[in-house]
Amino acid sequence: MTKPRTAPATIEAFRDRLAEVSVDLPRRMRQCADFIAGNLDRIAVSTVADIAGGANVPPSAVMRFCQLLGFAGYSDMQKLFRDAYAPGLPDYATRLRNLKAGPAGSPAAILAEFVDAGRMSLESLTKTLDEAALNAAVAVLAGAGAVHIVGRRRSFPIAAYFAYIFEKLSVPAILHDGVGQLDHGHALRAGDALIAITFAPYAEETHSLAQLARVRGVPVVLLTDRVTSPLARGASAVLTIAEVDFGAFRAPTATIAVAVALAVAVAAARDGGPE
Amino acid sequence: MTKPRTAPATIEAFRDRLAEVSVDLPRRMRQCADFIAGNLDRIAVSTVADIAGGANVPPSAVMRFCQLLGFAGYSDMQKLFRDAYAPGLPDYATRLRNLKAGPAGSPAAILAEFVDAGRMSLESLTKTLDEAALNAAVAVLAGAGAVHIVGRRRSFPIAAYFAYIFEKLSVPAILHDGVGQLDHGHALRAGDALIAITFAPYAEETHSLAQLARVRGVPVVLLTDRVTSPLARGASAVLTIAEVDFGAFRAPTATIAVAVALAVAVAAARDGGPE
DNA sequence: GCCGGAATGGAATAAATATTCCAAAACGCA
DNA sequence: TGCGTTTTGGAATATTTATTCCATTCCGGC
Repeated sequence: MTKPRTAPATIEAFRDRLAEVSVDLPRRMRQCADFIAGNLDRIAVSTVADIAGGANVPPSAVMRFCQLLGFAGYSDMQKLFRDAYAPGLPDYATRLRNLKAGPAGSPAAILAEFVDAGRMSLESLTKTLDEAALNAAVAVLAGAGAVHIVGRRRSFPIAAYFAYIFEKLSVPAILHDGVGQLDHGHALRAGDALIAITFAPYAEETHSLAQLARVRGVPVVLLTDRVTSPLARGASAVLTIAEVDFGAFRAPTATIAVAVALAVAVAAARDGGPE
Repeated sequence: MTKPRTAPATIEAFRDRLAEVSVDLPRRMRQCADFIAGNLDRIAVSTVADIAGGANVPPSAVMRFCQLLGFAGYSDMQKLFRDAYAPGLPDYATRLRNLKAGPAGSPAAILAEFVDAGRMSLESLTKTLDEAALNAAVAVLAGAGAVHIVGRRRSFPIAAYFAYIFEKLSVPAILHDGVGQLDHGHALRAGDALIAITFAPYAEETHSLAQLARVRGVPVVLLTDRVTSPLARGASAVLTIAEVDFGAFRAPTATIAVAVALAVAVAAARDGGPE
């Protein structure tokens, strides 16, 4: 295991070495690898203590890790990043402008647009989301037996994400994914609740399941784009989420944030004190 | 001339102060001013000796100059530039620690945290994403017959989202969702490409499909959280996406942005001129 | 050319930071 | 469970880097 490696000479080589070395590492070394991998840009301006703090390891672990990568020590590694330090990236706004200014239609320029759209969506979310509706939604879901989730097409990834987090948080959840055209409508039972996610153009299946829920007295929490959504009437809580689009595309950035926050709040409420 | 000035708090203010102070200076101080003005960007990664060397003055002259600008010393001045480059990190860590210590907050507070984490993820994305890897990914996918997509658990929503956008954009795409434990491994054919999405803890099914792809000579584009990911070796393009987490939770905000940008760029490249 | 105050260089010191080392803990294995 | 090996944390040390201080030089006015 003792490889008298020579140190990477470029950032690219550094990334490669990091990947290569990371296949099998003890706990602390892995923490170092993970943190460093995610914070390459900060190495040039950080001290050993900064890195160690970020990775939650003692400084000596960071030193060991540097040596494991082939450097003489931290300073040696930092030198690589300081030399390569080209702050064409002063602050976020400028960086973004530079990216967008690149060759029109280049992947990086497109990405910059979506990043920007996402950031705007998140910003407007905190301003526009109805806090009372959010609280109501949490209350409904915290008091429910099982949580049902429905969302199709564009909303399906969100529905799937809900299902994943609820599962992680040990909240009983059923994803109505429509596999095999099986409806599972009868799985909706008194005492349960339904999260319906639908964005224009509104999927029919979501609509019909929500109606079924209403008939059965199962409360519906709705995530949608407009208050005028066809499902809004009769829902126990309506969370309207406006996503900023880029061209014809609208990434569900803000919706994801609402989903995870809602799920975590619900799980906390259920643990804390079930109403 | 002795002005008990307060130090500039922003880079902008620093520039102003520099100009203001420069109207009338002794020889050595002028040298410092000139060199620093022309090398603002290197201050964050330079030592006093570096600056002094560059300006052809002794270190003590640089110290004096820093104080003349209103800073306590060189370190104080450097801090301004380092903070401007790597904003936010310590503050965020502190906030998180506070939250973990305290009781679960209100739903709106939780949402605010996730919104914040999402914004930070997006910002860091513009800094850390490897543009060359992004271009490589687009090239691989644009040249492919069909695009296969695999992602499980936490990555499944992303995979589903990819499938949705590709469908919208008329790019032939197959989502390997594992329904009924059917593998569809044989659907991977020469000339196709695979998008594998995997985040720690890495799902086994994703791993095995990626390996199968490699065996068949099908190029793999990997979206993952760390270069240390087990699949990184052997992939044609690795896009590492560091998501800022909040508590134990990590919303795929930045990943969504990469997904939509990648899909749009691929669709554009296929329309424009298929290789 | 002499005087006083500002400016300067460099040596001395202080502070921060990196690095090593070793005893203790954790781990894998028989 | 006991034994050898690896990993770990932290205290001790080395090194680098910032900062101060003061003797010397420079410069303008008399």
